[in-house]
Amino acid sequence: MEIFHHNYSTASLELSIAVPGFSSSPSSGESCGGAMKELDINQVPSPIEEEECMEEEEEDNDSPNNNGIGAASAPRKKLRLTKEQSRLLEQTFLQNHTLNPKEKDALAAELKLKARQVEVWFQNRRARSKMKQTEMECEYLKRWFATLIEQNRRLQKEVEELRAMKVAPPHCRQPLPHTMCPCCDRVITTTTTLLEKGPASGASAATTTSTISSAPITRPY
DNA sequence: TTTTTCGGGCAATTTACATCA
DNA sequence: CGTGATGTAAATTGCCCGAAA
Repeated sequence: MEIFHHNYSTASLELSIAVPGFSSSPSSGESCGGAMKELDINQVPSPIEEEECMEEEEEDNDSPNNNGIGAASAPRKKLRLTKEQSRLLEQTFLQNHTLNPKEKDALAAELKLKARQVEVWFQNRRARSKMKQTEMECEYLKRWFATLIEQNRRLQKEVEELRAMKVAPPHCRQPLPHTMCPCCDRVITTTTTLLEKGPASGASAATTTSTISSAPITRPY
């Protein structure tokens, strides 16, 4: 079920059914900075600039018993990206959601990181992006559901009114408000028609038909 | 044409760290 | 100030798929 496969470079949202009950927590991941201090614990505790510390750390990463990816035996220490590294990664991600090996190596060299670390960052970034998109779709479907509930309530009310009137003349028939189809972004025009089946069955003869117009409507996000 | 190998992507998970009550 | 709960993001694991040999 890989709905989003290889579509990260497109700006449009592919509508898929999000998992219901997906509680969205305020994610600071998209900003890649958030409220967290940019305090790099991999750096030596000194008032040196971040970049200088990262260079020092990079030297560590190249040593056999380092803290980087693939380090053996030694308890793994977590890399903390500097603001500048995060900024450049984010900027690159916005241009392209995947990197080919050349681009990856070049970016890694520029950031003084390992190619694997750049690769992992992009994987996690894609995952965060997808999660955010799923949350947005979930919110959209919730709103869509609410409009359907409301429309259903109106229709029920109208049915009751029609039943009370028995049969309404054609000029009394009013077009109902339309809603949007979540699948194709088109307006669903709902009209109510009375089937004249005779005096006895008139009370239960109201049917509703829906047609989808060709006018696309933009999503609420 | 079929099989094998390899590289890359993804989902799920773990882990390290920061923050807050 | 120390501590546990919680959130975030880096990193790991294992699986799948497509391309090349």
